[in-house]
Amino acid sequence: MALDHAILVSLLEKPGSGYELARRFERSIGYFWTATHQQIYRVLKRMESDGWVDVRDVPQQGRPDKKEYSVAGPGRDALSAWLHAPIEPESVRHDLAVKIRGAAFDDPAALIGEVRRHRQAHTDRLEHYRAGEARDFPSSGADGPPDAERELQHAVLRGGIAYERMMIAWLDDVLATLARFEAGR
Amino acid sequence: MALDHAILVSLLEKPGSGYELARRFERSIGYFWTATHQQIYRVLKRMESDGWVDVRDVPQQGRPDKKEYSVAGPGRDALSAWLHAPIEPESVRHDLAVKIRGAAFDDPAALIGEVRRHRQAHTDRLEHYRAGEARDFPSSGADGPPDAERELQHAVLRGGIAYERMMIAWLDDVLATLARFEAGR
DNA sequence: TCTTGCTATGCAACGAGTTGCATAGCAAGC
DNA sequence: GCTTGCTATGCAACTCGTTGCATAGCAAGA
Repeated sequence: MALDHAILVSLLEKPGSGYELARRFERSIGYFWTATHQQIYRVLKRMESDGWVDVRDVPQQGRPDKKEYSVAGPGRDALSAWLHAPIEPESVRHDLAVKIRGAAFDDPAALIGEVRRHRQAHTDRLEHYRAGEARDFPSSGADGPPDAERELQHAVLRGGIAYERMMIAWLDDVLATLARFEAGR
Repeated sequence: MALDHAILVSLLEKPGSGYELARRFERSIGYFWTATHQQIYRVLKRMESDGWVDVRDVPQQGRPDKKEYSVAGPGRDALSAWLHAPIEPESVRHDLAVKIRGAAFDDPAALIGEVRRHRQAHTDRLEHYRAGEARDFPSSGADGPPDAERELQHAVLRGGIAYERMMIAWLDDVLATLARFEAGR
């Protein structure tokens, strides 16, 4: 049930509407957590009725009004409790790995295109992350007091970058393995 | 709905009962896909009624009888169709990343223990993978004709190893970032 | 005016995944 | 005889996540 907590963190970083949260989940938060607008609206409604968040109607010009959510006391407490409780290392689910093992019983060569597509997607994401890093974290050295929020956001982004690099290298490894079959025939 | 396909792949590698599949999902398959015995039994029942798998009652000595499942023609066709269809790069969900960003609004220092725990879990997994690699893939050089099933299993395992190594390095990075806050106070 | 497109919120239905519980065979040890 | 523990299968209830659809405000351009 960490979607609740992901939303609370995002609202602490900056209050916003369900729609805006959905945008963020396509961008920065989405690097490590995905959610559709449906999920977000549902959770926001539940958290509102539980008193975890406050709502404020915000009239806008040139576009429909929105409801801006911000974290209330009980929501902060709930988040704090979760932050202090241990969680289990996440379970991984890689469709592509299933495909790779399955390809042995079908047509390994047919996998090459698919792996290349995934490699491209990860390359794109890596570039996207690196552009974001250059934009949002330009100074790598010591300049002023350490800002926890900023430093930790950067650390998470570095994790995303490391993940994409690892994936690209691994997919190259897979492609090399597949090429060996081609050569061996 | 890739659990279906993960089960089909596992049954192609070796027929077995729901219980045995659940064991495998705690081991090799579980490196990249998790499932409880409940899910597995439910899916097996559905696939049986759809004619994707065949069942065989196997009496055993010293333990309860089991139902051994193996892949039937339609199941193989369904798997093949899935293997040839493109899939989207998987969406990631990292609870720990949510915690790290959330810690900025709570107590960053309280995160250290949790990050260390996760680091340990990944170290353990890495060792487990490497032991499995040494056991199941002892020969790295060319010895005989390339065996697709074996080579692709090895490639997936190398992916798991690369993932754990990346995670350990990243968690060290996070710990170093947290240590800077401590030093900065 | 009409369509397209983005912002903004939401319902309903379904499918996937989790948790708690229940049953049963058999072995081993107290 | 009783408990503990592993093998083996399964139901029921619930929560989480996905998909399709619906509504509505407003801007811009054909």
